[in-house]
Amino acid sequence: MSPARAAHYHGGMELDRFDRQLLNLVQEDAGQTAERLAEQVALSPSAIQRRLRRLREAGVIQRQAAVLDPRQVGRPTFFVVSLQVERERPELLAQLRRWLGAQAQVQQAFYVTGEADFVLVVTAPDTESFDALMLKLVEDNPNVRRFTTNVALSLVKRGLTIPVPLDEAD
Amino acid sequence: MSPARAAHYHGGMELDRFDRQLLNLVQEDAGQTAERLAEQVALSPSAIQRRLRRLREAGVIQRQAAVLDPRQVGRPTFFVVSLQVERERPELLAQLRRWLGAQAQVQQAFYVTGEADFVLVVTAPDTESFDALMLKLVEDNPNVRRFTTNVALSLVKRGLTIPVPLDEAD
DNA sequence: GCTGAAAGGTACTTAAA
DNA sequence: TTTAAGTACCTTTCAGC
Repeated sequence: MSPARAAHYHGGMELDRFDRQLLNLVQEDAGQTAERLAEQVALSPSAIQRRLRRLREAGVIQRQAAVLDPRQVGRPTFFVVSLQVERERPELLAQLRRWLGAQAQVQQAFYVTGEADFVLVVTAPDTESFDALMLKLVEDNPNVRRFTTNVALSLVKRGLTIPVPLDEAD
Repeated sequence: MSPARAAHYHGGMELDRFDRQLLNLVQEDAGQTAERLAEQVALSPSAIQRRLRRLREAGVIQRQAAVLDPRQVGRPTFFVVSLQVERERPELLAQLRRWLGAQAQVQQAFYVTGEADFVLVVTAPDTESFDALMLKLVEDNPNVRRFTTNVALSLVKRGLTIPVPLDEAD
């Protein structure tokens, strides 16, 4: 690989301006047709479809997911949990990561710097359900030292959108 | 509305077992065909499609979004920010919510109980970009008192999936 | 290489049973 | 709800840039 390419290398394919426009559009609405996308990107529908397929195959687009209204599925409450662990034993840390990954109620989990070691975003139908999950957390994972919970009173914003700059420079 | 219905009422349509199965499936993969969904839910493809359309129209499915690989779009870093504000002036609070909603780099924002008032999940290509955003935050919003940042060293899990129980009882 | 245009194939939608 | 006809979309091919 040439140095010029290496400078832009992120572990995947090169993205030109069209790809970047497409990525921004499909993050907001992955359901629209190639024809409608072609109206917003100066490209023909078939070119759009070819590029989207390439982006999927390269793993730039990992998947497309339906986003539900939390209230309409009886799960209106979100919790933000900060977790502190005993870090002396790496194998317990790996176990905790697997545990978090396996829990459907855990939407997101970040391993972070700072006072907390993990930050979680958790959904639950009510406080009891949440408490039960946290009890299971400490029971199943002996290296969890303590955690603090913030109950979300309202959702200001909720998404996974990553803004993709159109200029190649990041 | 009868009391029996009111007990299950979440502000939207009633969901039977088939709907709930479908919702769980399309949250993981919204791209699969009705035929493939029909293999997993004991229903014909046309029944599947009709139900999905109803769920979209009722707003249970808000949208479908492409999920990108953060590394491949040059935005590998996540930050979890806890925000404390002066709460005396409600109009400033509303302004802050609008500001957060308008920032593309802010993926998620929760208004929470506890020591922090807001918890944010922010993406940025690097620390400088993140710092610039935080500077803009305090400049544009005079009621921001202080904030603490946790840099995500790794992503354990990342999604918006809400597990939908198949039994009507939550 | 990548594009746009046309043919073909697949999946969704609609209407009837 | 299933089935079948009709429609819309995606995919492939090919010629040209």
